[in-house]
Amino acid sequence: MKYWLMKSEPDVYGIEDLKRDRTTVWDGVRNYQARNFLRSMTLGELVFFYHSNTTPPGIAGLMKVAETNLDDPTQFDANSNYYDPKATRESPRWQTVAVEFVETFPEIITLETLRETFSSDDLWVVRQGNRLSVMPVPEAVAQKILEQAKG
DNA sequence: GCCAACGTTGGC
DNA sequence: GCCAACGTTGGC
Repeated sequence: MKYWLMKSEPDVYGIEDLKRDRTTVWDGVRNYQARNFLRSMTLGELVFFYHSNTTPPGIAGLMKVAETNLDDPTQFDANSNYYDPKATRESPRWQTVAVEFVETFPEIITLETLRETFSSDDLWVVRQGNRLSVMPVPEAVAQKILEQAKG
C-alpha cells in the first residue's frame, strides 16, 4: 500500500468541501513531477489532505483514491484557470485521480508538529520552500501520522 | 501583505 | 543549453 499527500488551499477547496461532496476530481495540477505521481496512483491508496496557505497549515484529514488515470477536464476548458491550449482530447497532457472522503482528523496536524516529528527527507512537505503539491509519503511515516491523528 | 523559494519561459 | 526574468506558491 502506498500513501500520498496532496495540498489544497482550504479557502478554495478544503476537507470540509470533500466531506460534503464525498468525492471530487483533483483537478488543476500543472506540474510534471506532481502529475507523474498522480499517474502512478492506484485504487484505494490513502492520501493525506494538507491545507496550505492557511493558519495553521497542516494535515486536515484523509482521503482515498477512487478513480485513476483521469484526464483533467480543466485542461480543455478555455474558461478555466487551468486551461492548457497545448492539450487536446486526442493527446491530453494532464492526468489526475478522483478522491473519496475518508475522515477529518479531530485536530489538524500542524506543519509545526510535522517538523518536530519528521525530517524533510521522510516527509517532503516539511522542506522549506517546497512547492510540490502531490508527493509520496513513506509507509512508516504514514503510520505515525495516522497514530498521531488519533490524538 | 511580504517575500523567499521555486518552476517555467524565452532570448541568445 | 544556459540563465535572467518572470509568475506563482505558501509560510509567516
